Amino acid sequence: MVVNAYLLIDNKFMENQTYTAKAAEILDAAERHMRAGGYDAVSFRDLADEVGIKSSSVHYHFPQKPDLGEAVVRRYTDTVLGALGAPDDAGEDAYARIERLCAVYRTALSQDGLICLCCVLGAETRDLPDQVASAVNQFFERVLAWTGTALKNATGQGGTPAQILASLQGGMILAMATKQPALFDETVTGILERLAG
Amino acid sequence: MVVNAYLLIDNKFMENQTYTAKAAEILDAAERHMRAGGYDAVSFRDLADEVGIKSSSVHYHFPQKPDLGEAVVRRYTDTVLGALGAPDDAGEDAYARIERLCAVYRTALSQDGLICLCCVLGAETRDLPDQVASAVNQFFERVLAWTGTALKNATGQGGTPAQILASLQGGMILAMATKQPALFDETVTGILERLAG
DNA sequence: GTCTATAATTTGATAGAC
DNA sequence: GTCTATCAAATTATAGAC
Repeated sequence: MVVNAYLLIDNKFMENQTYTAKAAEILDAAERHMRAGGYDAVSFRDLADEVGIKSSSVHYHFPQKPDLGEAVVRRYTDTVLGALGAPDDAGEDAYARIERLCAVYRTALSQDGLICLCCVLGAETRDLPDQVASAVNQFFERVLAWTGTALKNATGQGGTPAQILASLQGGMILAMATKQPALFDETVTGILERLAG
Repeated sequence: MVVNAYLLIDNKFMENQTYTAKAAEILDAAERHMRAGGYDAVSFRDLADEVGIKSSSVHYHFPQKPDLGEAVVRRYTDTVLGALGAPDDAGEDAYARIERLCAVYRTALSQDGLICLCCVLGAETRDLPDQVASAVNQFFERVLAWTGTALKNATGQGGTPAQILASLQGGMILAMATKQPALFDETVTGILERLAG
């Protein structure tokens, strides 16, 4: 079985990498572990057990660990940007768009109980294989670009894309580390209040 | 050689854990690795090599890895709170205090090229040994409390302690992951602008 | 406090059969 | 695509000598 997905990004269609069902299962498990404990929290044997194959078979799908890491980050990036949708829809104002950005992050936190993948990996960027660090970098560049476009013609003093994204990422860490999800909501409230002006 | 340190916290003197010079060296190396790549980026052998002893000798100073992790976090917490100083000095206003908070974070980033320890560990809280996760939690509780006190009688709409801390933590991740230190400065600018009103 | 020696486990990775 | 078998390396940890 093959899963295909298309996402509209930067005014052109980008075809997602196509994965077999088993490869997608592996990516799911790997993403879960990475979002919980970082890049080193993923082991081929654990993944193999979770998806019901042997670790050598995981190497068939993803030859080296950096390949797996990069694939997880790229798929995650496409998923997030897909969930964000168009940043320049005519029928929306900046407030509605940023509200959606916050909601996407909020959902990830409350639904999975896990924080943003690139928040975890971004924090350990210095020790990541170049392949993976580069993919994480691209995640942020793309989400920053999305936010920049979304803010066009914003009325209030909403802040810059970096300021908004930083609040979201930091809010997640605070919520996770203190076990107080309300602290994330508090940062979202701040973002939206400033945007409303 | 023995290093002693006293810090004024929560209106009472708290004596720092006392470490021999070698134990302090180990903690230095461990902190560096953790801030670069997280808890798993620390290995007893690497630490031993760096401080010029054998890995079994590291176990003499810190029996188990969680003991080492907890010690690193506690010492880091005391250092940061020591650098922050009193949050209720009469001769200062809220702006000056929060400016100092931002400067402490900024210095860590530019001086060591490493982000906040509890930013990295906080992101992987879910997979940390309880001992370590608890120490990280206490770091945030204490810095949040410091910020709350520092903001007393603030004039502008500076935001809550959680909003300010989230911006700082997230700004660090953004700066590190995109290799653009300016993005951290941008978040600091936002924090201080809002505080100035 | 530091060492040697070693155990026990985990991990990333490969060769080759089916 | 998945398996068995295996390897080399790394890791946490302990026992006991100096």
